[in-house]
Amino acid sequence: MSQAHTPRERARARTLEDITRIGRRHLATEGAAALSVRAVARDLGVVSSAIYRYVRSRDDLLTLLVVDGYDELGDLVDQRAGKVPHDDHRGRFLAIGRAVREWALREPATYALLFGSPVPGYQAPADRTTGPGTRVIAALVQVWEEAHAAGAVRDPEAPMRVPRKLAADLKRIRKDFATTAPDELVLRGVLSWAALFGCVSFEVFGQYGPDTFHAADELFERQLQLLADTTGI
Amino acid sequence: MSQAHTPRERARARTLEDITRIGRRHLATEGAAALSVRAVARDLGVVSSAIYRYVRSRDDLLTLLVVDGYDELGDLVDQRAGKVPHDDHRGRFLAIGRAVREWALREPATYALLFGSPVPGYQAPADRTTGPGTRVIAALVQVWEEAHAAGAVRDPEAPMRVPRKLAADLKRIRKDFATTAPDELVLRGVLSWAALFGCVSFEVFGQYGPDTFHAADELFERQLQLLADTTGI
DNA sequence: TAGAAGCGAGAGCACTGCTCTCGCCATCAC
DNA sequence: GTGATGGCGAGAGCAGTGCTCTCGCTTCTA
Repeated sequence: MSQAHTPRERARARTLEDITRIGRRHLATEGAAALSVRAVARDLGVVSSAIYRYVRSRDDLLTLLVVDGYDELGDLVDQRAGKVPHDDHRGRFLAIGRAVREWALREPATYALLFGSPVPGYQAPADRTTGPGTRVIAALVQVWEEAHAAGAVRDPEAPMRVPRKLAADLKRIRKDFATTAPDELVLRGVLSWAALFGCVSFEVFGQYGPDTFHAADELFERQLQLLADTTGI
Repeated sequence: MSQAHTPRERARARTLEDITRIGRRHLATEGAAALSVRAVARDLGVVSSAIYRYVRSRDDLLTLLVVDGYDELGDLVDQRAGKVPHDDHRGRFLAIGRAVREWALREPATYALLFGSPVPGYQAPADRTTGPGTRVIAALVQVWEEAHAAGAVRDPEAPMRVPRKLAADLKRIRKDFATTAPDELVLRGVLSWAALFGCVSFEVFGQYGPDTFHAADELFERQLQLLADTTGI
């Protein structure tokens, strides 16, 4: 981001921050589909058309909140993973998983915006969201990579047959993330990744039902352990 | 449902079916948040206020679609699971998982309505949705139960410590689903369940990114196999 | 200091969910 | 058969939405 120089530019940046903050608050109380430009304008003490000086459209406002959310989640994940020594691979994986769940429970509406059903008619612009959006998987890949490099990944009992087409995908992934992990580990990692968010989504979205798990913390902890086992770290 | 007797009641039932059908079509093309009572009315060739003779509110219309979706998914899952012999536990699990994915890819909007972010302000009425909404997990529980009864579940290497509070949850689940599976198996089953939907959601909601997996079928097949391994069947 | 550019206000358009009233007509009790 | 009941669709109307346009005011820039 280019620093603000003139007072006008600084005022503009401040207003944009205010809009993001108010938008996040509305997201939390009303939900994504009920997010209204007019309501944000009211809270900002301004008429609705004025918002369009800062935000091209309602979708553009959503993108602002999406990027903001990805960054917040990414920051927390990096911070928590950073507290665990690099050679404690399993501990780092657990820390990342717990960070994701903690943030999701704290910001359920933003979590829903990022990982729930896509908002209809809204297409997140790749150039602004893919960067922040890949921070969690990047952190996970780093853990597997380091575990693999350290020879700390348990070998599978029966190695998996990987068809050619899928192998090509995995090769591309290895290149994009600059990792050397073998096919089997990448596949187990991808499963852990999707499963982690599956568990968190089930809890945040209430799929377990209202009266099924009262010991949600303990449940999640066991799920994380099982996923670490599945990955082999 | 009580059968329709008078012509008037039959006409009413027909109109309700039409509304559901048109609603599902709009859901598919526009998405849940864009589902509009007025648009459904237009397609039905009727003025908007007339819809309210059949549906109490927009949320009530959503409930109609939710129940319809759960039933369709449940029917497909039951049908596919029914084709696999009862003693092929792993095969039944795979069939259920494939059925969920197949339906989700065919009806992404309805899948998003059921398993994506909750529609803001909309609370699904428990008395109408919990029944149809538990058919998939019920089918899965049956597989584990039969596998356990047949002694076909692989024992875990290191048994899990289950804290008292979580054990109470598991006890209640055992009672609700009339199963005798031990704590460890129930926990692994719940993980498989959440992970299965995590994988499907990642694919349907595009979380993998637009250019990551071209061999999505093969990827999902490996994920299912890994989940079956994790469950121990 | 004059022109350019940013900004907020207000009106307005087309849309939404939902309510209310008003007639029409099938159904039902007698 | 006839009169009362009640379901039904049409239409008007209210409050809200996203978004566009124009009009002045202010601030920055050359």
